[in-house]
Amino acid sequence: MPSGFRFVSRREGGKLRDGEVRRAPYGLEIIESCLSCPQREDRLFCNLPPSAVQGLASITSAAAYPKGATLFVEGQSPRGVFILCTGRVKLSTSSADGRTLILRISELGEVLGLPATVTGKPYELTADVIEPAQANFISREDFLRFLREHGEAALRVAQQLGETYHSAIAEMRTIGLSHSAAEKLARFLLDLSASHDEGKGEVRLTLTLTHEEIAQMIGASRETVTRLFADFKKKQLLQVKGSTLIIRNKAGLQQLVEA
Amino acid sequence: MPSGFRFVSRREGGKLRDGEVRRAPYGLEIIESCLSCPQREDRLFCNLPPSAVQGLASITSAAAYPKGATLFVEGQSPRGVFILCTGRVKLSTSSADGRTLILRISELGEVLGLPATVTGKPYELTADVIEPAQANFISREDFLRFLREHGEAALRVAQQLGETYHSAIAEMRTIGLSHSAAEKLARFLLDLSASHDEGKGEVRLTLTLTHEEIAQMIGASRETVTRLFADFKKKQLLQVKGSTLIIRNKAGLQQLVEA
DNA sequence: ATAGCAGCGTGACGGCCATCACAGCCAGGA
DNA sequence: TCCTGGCTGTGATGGCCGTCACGCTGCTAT
Repeated sequence: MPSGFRFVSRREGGKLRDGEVRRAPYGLEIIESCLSCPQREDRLFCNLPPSAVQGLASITSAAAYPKGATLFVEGQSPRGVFILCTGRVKLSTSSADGRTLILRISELGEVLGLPATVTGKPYELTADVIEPAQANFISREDFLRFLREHGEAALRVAQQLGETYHSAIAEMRTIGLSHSAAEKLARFLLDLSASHDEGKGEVRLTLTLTHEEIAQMIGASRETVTRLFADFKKKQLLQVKGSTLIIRNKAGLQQLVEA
Repeated sequence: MPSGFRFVSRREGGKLRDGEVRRAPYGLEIIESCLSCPQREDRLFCNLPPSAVQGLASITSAAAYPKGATLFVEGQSPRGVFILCTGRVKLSTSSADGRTLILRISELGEVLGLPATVTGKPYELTADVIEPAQANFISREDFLRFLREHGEAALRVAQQLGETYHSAIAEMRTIGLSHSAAEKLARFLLDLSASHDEGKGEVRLTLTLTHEEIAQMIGASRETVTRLFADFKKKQLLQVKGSTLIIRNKAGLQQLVEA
């Protein structure tokens, strides 16, 4: 059961910061940069026949969202999907008493609201913008019609859903299969370092999440995360400089997970 | 990382019990009863054009699996999907140290292995038969070809995936958003009673899971589950007769969750 | 019968971690 | 400039629950 409804228009919410310009909605330049992406074949709508891409463009509307804006709220009936062009969006669910569980942080190219839009069930998560974002919106009716007309796109959608499911399972594993909070944090950091892949035994990554948010991702309290970071630093496992995190001893973290 | 691989043929594993007869594989009678299901419109392949159903039947092979058999193991590369006709299958993931997390118990009509088969990534879960099952198998290549040829089926698949995702999120909520084990168990029981829906303030349902399995579903220890059941009985919240569970005070459970 | 096993019930103990409380710290705004 | 608010660091405390250990039941197989 959703923890209470807030109505959020996608034109409202959050404040613009100095120097930020809200792009005109319904502009085509964003659509272009987001729908045609030859560099990444696994993106949702790439390598579709030109006619399909054209069809997509005609039902897509672009908009910009400032930090703090909310794309949709868990429990709302699905209005459609958002294709994220720039920025980052936090996907979370929360309980009646205010506890929050963050499922993932969406990055460039992901399609938000897909499961709810396809099934017709309410959005199961809340999508909050944490870094100024541009996104293409497609209404549910348009989107479903498009999928019915373009079977190959439906298959792509199925694949994307499968991957989303996959990452949800991964998240479940870190939360559900750990004995200790230390193990959860280690798992979390290793997952991060896997995506920001590299070589040797040292990984650099920029961590723009607060301790509170990390806590909500691994199902722990904010203080515990703070203490664990201190602990990991003391054990030479990692190092923090501003928002840059350096994993010094990846094997050490892995040991924590397997212990 | 999977917890080690066991190779499991779908013809092996488990023992037949007295009076059990293993059906001939590749029989058509099972397919019939499972693919054509006018009573439930939301099943995966119902209400498809006859040509599509025919195509499905031609690539489907049926088989029976005894209790204890394993359909697939987490980490295996996907061979295809299993459409469950009868019986029940446990979907779980486990960690290197032997801890197990059960995600769901699949019932009649569900399609197992769908996300992995569609995406091509390894099975993310292990599927164990806990009640003698009959299932139709479709190999990955056949299945993908079928989806490419039948766009409307691909859309159905997307919907099913969306629902699977939905229930995964629900599971995450019960595990991740609870303060106490009591809350988790209450959430679990309420979810159960929601599916076995009814009227007034009393729900009857048959619970064929062991305390151990329930523990693995809610992320707790077996002893804690035992103690909590005793506790709930003492508080007049529920009542157990053999494998029948009666929820006496649904509101009381909901209070536990919202506390 | 009887052994063996799977599942349940229960006590004792101890550690982890959520919670509360408060203190610095930094950035941004009045 | 100071103040305010969000973020981080840290101590004290207490309770929940995981773990170990053991006994009990009932069922099956030999």
